[in-house]
Amino acid sequence: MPKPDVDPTVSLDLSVDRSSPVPLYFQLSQQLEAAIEHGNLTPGSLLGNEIELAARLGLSRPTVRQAIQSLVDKGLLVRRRGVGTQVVHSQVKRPLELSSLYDDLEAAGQRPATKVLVNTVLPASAAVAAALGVPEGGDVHRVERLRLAHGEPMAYLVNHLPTGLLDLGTEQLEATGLYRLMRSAGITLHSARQSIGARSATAAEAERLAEAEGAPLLTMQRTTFDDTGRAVEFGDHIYRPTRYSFEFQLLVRP
Amino acid sequence: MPKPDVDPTVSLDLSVDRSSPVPLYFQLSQQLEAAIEHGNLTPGSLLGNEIELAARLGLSRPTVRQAIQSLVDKGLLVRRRGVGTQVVHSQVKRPLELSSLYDDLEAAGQRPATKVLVNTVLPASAAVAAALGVPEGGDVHRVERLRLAHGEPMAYLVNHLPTGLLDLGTEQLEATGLYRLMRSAGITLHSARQSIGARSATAAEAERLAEAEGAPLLTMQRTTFDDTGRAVEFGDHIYRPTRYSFEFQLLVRP
DNA sequence: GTAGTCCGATTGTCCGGACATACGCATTGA
DNA sequence: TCAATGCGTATGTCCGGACAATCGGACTAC
Repeated sequence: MPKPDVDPTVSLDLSVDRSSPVPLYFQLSQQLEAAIEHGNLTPGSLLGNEIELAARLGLSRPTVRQAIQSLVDKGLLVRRRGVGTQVVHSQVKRPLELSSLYDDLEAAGQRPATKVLVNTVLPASAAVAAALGVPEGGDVHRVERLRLAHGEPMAYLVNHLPTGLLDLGTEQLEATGLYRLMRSAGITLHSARQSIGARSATAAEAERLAEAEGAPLLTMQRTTFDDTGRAVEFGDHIYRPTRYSFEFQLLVRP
Repeated sequence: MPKPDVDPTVSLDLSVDRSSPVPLYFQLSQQLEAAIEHGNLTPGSLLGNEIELAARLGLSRPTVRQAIQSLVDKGLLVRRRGVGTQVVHSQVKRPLELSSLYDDLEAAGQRPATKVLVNTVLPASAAVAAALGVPEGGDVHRVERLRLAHGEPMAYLVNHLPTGLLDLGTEQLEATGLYRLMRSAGITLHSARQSIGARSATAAEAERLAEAEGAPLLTMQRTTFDDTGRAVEFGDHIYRPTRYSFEFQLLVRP
């Protein structure tokens, strides 16, 4: 007598298209992720063993494992040797990516706007030169922007970039975020070093952000590197804490 | 005539111990990571192809790939199809893990101290109940701690935990961090949801942290989940921004 | 001289199998 | 009654091979 079927993936209508250029493991991981997202795979449920899943889909076990592993890395699944793979009791949304404020606001349904206050080239100060790894006094771009949401000022952004990487049109800067511009210029972002702190607003800062002098501000400094290790951007940002806070999810790596 | 040898890994004295219980791919990735750390593999240098490396070590290509992949995930290496694998021009230290303030301070050479102000069990407020996923009014632990470094107050930490997970001895809380206690109680931390902001200090907060009333404070709220998805901790922390800021590195996931 | 094409090199994907290891549970033993 | 043992099951590790996709440079054609 066959044991009762409790594998939730059998009722999931999983399938792969071998003629597609999309890798098989990726097709599978996307379908599993969608099933988790839509509640077809309920949190806590066991996934049924890899061997059988591979056989049912006509895939090899390494391919199935690769699909599952990618979801484990995303924090959606947990594997236990001798037990099985089960869906994490979610709460997981997105595990913190290198996001631009512009994209964040847009995704949140706030309509972001940007006002470019300064867009020029000038000699690098000592701090900027050190952060970007360029000679002090050498030319760098300097961009100062005011970011608004629903017409209200939300952040004041100062960025320095090495020259020669991309053209910074003021119109483009007002239409989208800096990261999107860099990506479309062929720069592949790799990592960033961030520092988040707080301090009181100076008189000038207070006026720009429509806050009172001495009001608490949220500060963020960030240096971004591309995959060759070059620093491609150094940002010094201040945010109004009543309007913005940093929200993110992070995973414990085992 | 053989082509000139430019593979930097040949002079690296890599070797694996097949009698060790440590997985082969892990042995290899650790040796490569150490070589990068010590400068024996210079940033930007190409790694020589996987096939040859596998042959030289007496390993299969999948095993070598697994080792390399783990370092790619850490941000230390970059792969390019048709080109090779090269060492990232570093700056990478650690890609943001779920760290406790206590461990951070200890690692930074500051000698952390903890003063437990409150350690009790009480009915959950609505906010705490919602964060922990327990019924409102049910029992929860409440811990209030003052964290000091070099005798100076640095942060004020309020934590709520479900009852029944672990015993919270005041002595233990003063000797180490909360996360270390949870891990040693057999709880496997999985993910956390964080929110970082800023606001002005109330009179009571100012006194506890030796700041002026209205001084800017850095705030962090965090809910931590174990691998079954249960919320195991809810923290509401305030930091003195003149003494502490959040520093971390993050990777762009491709 | 310039643009397009071909080709070698290298990683990306996938397969089918083998054995090791750890967990949970039932059985056995004191 | 309770602890120790054994067993089934699932994931973890590893192998050797095969073909595809892409990059960069050399070569060729215009």
